[in-house]
Amino acid sequence: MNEIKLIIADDHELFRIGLAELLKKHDDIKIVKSVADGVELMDALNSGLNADIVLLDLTMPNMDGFQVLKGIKSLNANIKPIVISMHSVGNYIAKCAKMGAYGYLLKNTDESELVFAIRNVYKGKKHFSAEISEKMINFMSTQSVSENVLSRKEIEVLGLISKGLTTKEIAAKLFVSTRTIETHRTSILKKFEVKNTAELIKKATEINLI
Amino acid sequence: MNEIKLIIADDHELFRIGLAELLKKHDDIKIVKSVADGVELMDALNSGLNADIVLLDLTMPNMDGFQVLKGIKSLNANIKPIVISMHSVGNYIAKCAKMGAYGYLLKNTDESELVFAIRNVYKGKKHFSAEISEKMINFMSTQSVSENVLSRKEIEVLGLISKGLTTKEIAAKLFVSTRTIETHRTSILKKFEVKNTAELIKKATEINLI
DNA sequence: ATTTGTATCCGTATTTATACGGATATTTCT
DNA sequence: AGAAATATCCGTATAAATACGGATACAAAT
Repeated sequence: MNEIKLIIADDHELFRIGLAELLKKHDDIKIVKSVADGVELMDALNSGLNADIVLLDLTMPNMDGFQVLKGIKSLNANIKPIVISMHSVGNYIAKCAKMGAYGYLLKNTDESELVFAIRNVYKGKKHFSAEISEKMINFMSTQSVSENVLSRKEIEVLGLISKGLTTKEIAAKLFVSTRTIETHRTSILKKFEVKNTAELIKKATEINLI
Repeated sequence: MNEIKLIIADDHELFRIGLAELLKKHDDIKIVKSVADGVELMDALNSGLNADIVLLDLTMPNMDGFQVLKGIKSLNANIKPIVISMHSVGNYIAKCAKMGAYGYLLKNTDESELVFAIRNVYKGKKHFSAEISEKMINFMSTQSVSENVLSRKEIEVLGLISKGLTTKEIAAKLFVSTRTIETHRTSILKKFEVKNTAELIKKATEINLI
């Protein structure tokens, strides 16, 4: 049997080491690299490191999971990313799938599912855990993927809102009218499917957007 | 040498298993139990399970880390909790220390520090990692811990605010006048030293109060 | 070259939130 | 029993946010 060459990318050292120890028990899986952020990962890949699968955390410093997915895709290197995240949020899952992820697991998956997923993805199958699939289906049925991805400006505005700036203050800071900011606010609320600032900030922090 | 009996409490299975695998290598540490939430942990302890140390995640479903700390203290069982968290927020760390935690580590600590911390805490010492200590000192110097502790009612109101309920809705739900809720809001904002809902929710989620 | 996404702006009306500055009952603790 | 914390309520005013329903200009992508 061929060995599955695997890279772990996660900024939590304990998780990374733990995962490595856990996977050691499985003879068909070999960890060829373990990195703490996306830049490190891309560096390694650009230096010619080869692997079959990357276990990829979405929230890392410097270069997050999405950027990594994009980077990996552009390499054309036949490396299959499996996203491992804390959160199951519809538009993130969909975005990952769209960006070339072969799997999406939560950090509360159990060992057997993780190993199962790795082996399946290695064979070219995709693996999204039950909870994730359900979320994704719910999400797909109500929203089109592109619809609720925030634009750069909206993300910027959201950041300022979360810092406690009012619409007026944000408008002044960005040299645009308050109307514009209001429109952004409305649009953000709609995309997040929430009805006010409180809910918005909560949801945004939940998915680590702030 | 005596074996250090240890319990792991974390809702992320992969992290739990990984941690277990990692600690297996150290002969002086023995994992006697591994649980996914606070209720499970307290059940085990109440059924007579004995341990020296609990590695405790702060954010768990059903019963969070704070409640667990309180519960453990009331047992009088000489079990020393070490908090392992994703976040380093002053308020939070201080609260843990006050509530009887013997240590506070971030999930990005490395293996050697984890083991070092476990052994030290076992000997009765306290272990707060460098980053944590720094945060705590900063916090202590600017804030008195007790001054900005929310009352139960305020916590309840805060929870409802974070769910997106308006003042009016909260008032209706709790059978009090909107004035009362407004007063609570004002008081909460003051205690958090923030000026509006957006900032409030952000800060509150940062310290996992919601 | 046409579609798609992004950023910009406008008006009107209603609802919420925040800022003042009090006061009184009820628990809870000492 | 008395102090302290907690929860409750009131009035007035301004500031801010949300809900409608549009429109134009430009850049990027296919």
